[in-house]
Amino acid sequence: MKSAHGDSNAEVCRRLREEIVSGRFQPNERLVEADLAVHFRAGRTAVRAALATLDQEGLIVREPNRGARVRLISDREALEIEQVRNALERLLTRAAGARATDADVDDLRQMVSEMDERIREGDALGYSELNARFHQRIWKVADNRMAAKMLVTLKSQSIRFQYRTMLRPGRTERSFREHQAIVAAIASHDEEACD
Amino acid sequence: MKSAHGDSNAEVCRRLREEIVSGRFQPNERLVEADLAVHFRAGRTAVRAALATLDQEGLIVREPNRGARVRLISDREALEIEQVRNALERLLTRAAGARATDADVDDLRQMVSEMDERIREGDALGYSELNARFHQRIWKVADNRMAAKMLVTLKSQSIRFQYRTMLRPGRTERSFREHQAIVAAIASHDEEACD
DNA sequence: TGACCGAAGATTGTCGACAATACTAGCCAC
DNA sequence: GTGGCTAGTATTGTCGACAATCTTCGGTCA
Repeated sequence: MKSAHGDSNAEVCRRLREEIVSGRFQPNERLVEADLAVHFRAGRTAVRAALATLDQEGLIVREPNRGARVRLISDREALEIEQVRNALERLLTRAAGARATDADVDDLRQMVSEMDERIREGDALGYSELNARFHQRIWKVADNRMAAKMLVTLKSQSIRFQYRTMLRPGRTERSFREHQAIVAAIASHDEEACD
Repeated sequence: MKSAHGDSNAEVCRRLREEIVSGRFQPNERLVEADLAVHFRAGRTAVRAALATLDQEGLIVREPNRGARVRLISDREALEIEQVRNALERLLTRAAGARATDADVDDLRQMVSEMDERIREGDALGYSELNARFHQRIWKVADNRMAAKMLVTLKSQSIRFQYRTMLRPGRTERSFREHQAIVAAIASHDEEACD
């Protein structure tokens, strides 16, 4: 039994990622291995492995002999990420359309109407939770793990920009209409899909 | 001066990736850290870092305390990869269509006709080299580094399957027509693009 | 015979120490 | 005062050793 540390490696990686994505580490802030080691109560080896992983995920930047910093994503990169994300979402929507059963479509419709309710009640938290489940359901139906995994990575990279778009007026209404369009596209089993 | 090792880390990673992609390591073959260390004349630390990188790239699989093996890509995964690759290529073709100058289009046309020549001469090597340059040119015009990087990774994952499709009869002719269609789509600056 | 158990060997995971490199501050010549 | 040099500090990169874990092989017992 060793629940005390479990898999120290993955654990440190997860926690560090979470703190970066949630904004507890500012962009361009230096990430000193020794400091992180004491912060996470882990060895420098584990921290180092986590940094390597997060580097490949694009959350941080590492320069040889100069350490790691949390990556500052430029507007241009954010746009690129958004385009890729969009392309993959379309792919998954098309795939879901080709494979969805009537029950799947019913569930999705149900979710959309529930999301509408949440919006009217002003329950933003419940809405975003449902939104996540909605997309995960589509991913499950589409059944393309590669694309789903890539989307998760992309999402973590662009999360800071989502605050901007999230707060934009009319965002929720537009989002609602988009969701309806997605479900319609899937239900029609056709090759059309908006974002 | 230290050209002897340069950056041992990235170097080992490149070499190991090359040997996996080129098939010198069979699928499912165990990759023992100590053996690789002597093979590449590098420390186990560097090998370990390289394995972590290649794991995230999807070229190998690592099980805790059980080492790394070169990943066997199932037919299903190959299909998923192909779908994602296709979606990203479409994205880049669309982007290239929106940004391409007349000179770009001329160059691409030139490349296609040269590729046609190579095929007729039976110069498969020259053809595939031109093919690579053709796609890189499109990527450069499309100017989406994120998507381009992802495509490189995907390509290295699916390279072994390309042998199959490469040898399929009629492959080159179909490929030629596809390339013509791509250039036509880019030239028309329109939203249509085949693979 | 065949399943179960334990010791030995092989391999990975982690730690501490040291080397290599980048950054900082202070000194000196001009 | 300023530019450049040097010593000192901070941080990363690498190595070797050891612990933890898995695998294999041989023996024991029903």
